[in-house]
Amino acid sequence: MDRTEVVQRIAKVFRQCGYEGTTLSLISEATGLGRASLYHHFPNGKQEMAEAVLEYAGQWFGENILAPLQGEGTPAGRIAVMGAHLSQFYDCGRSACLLAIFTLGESDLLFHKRVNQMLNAWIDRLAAVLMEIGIPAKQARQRAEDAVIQVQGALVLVRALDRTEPFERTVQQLPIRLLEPIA
Amino acid sequence: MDRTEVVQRIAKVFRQCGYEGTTLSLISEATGLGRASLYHHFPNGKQEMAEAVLEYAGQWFGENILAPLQGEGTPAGRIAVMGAHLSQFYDCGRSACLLAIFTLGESDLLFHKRVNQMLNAWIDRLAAVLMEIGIPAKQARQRAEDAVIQVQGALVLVRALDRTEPFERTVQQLPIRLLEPIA
DNA sequence: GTCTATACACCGATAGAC
DNA sequence: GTCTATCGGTGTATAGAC
Repeated sequence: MDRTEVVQRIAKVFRQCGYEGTTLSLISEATGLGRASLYHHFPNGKQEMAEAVLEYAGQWFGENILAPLQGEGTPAGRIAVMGAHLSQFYDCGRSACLLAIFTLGESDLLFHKRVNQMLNAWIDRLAAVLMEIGIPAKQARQRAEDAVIQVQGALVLVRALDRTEPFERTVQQLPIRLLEPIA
Repeated sequence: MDRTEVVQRIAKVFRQCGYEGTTLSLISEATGLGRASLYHHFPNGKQEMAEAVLEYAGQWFGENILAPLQGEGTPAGRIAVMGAHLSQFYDCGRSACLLAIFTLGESDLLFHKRVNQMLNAWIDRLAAVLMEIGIPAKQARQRAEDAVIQVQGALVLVRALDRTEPFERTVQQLPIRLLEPIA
């Protein structure tokens, strides 16, 4: 089991339990690694594990969300690709978003800046796509924020209602809502 | 300081730190009550405090959100009243929602059913308003879910970006988005 | 790298005096 | 009701053998 697999398993725990709810015992169980092994791989302990998870998420995000958005294809197509990747990453909405989770408690103090930058990068890139098709900067920014709002809100709703439809519907409607003609 | 004031202060801690991140030390500090006093008022400890907070939130919610929605006035007016109360309750988006927080970790196991019911009650009531003005049941339900999604997502964005505008804009547009003619 | 053992702080919770 | 004192358990983190 390589480091990527370990980090993915740790990420799963953080996403289920939040930062404070995640204990080394849970991580040990999820990875099959003993405490000492965990400290061998992450000398700075829990905080470094969370940082590794955030870095992994950031990398995934760059490759599967940001890159497709600035890649080739029509704007609608690029946004649809983003949606497909989101749906996979968040398991149709069943898995929480680290960025939302880490805005709470101690983790907010530790990772606020990083979370802020990652969300802003997403919004900026989305807005850039909208400006490509002639939407003024200010409205593009608002629509991009709305899209991220809808994704984040849908994640909350899915977990609370035990139904994935709200997330699937939200993702499916992203291209329409983002690209509809300005009123 | 009466019980309501105590519960409100405890709620503030839970909303900032989440369930697992909230410790009796933090609660003691926030309320000015010692550990023993806290256990006098809440014999079942932390879990009972969280239950009291949820019950308080449910009561506030019934009076300030659900009641206005089924009260008098135009649908647009009632939704606007809801928005004003939301904005107050969530401090323009700066304070997290307990229902979103309690979908994580141990608190999800403890409170899932309650959270589920409270969110569903909100959605049901919103949908009822939309059906009043002739929107078909299925679409009314979807729009109601969308509204809750937008509120929850905006709360995440405000905390992550340190800007209240996304929440304020979201709340302001709720009446328009909910009541716009069906396409 | 992984193991066992352990240090030390803090957790939630309780007991008993007042 | 609130205080002090304290319990058992678990948290994170470390040391040292292998």
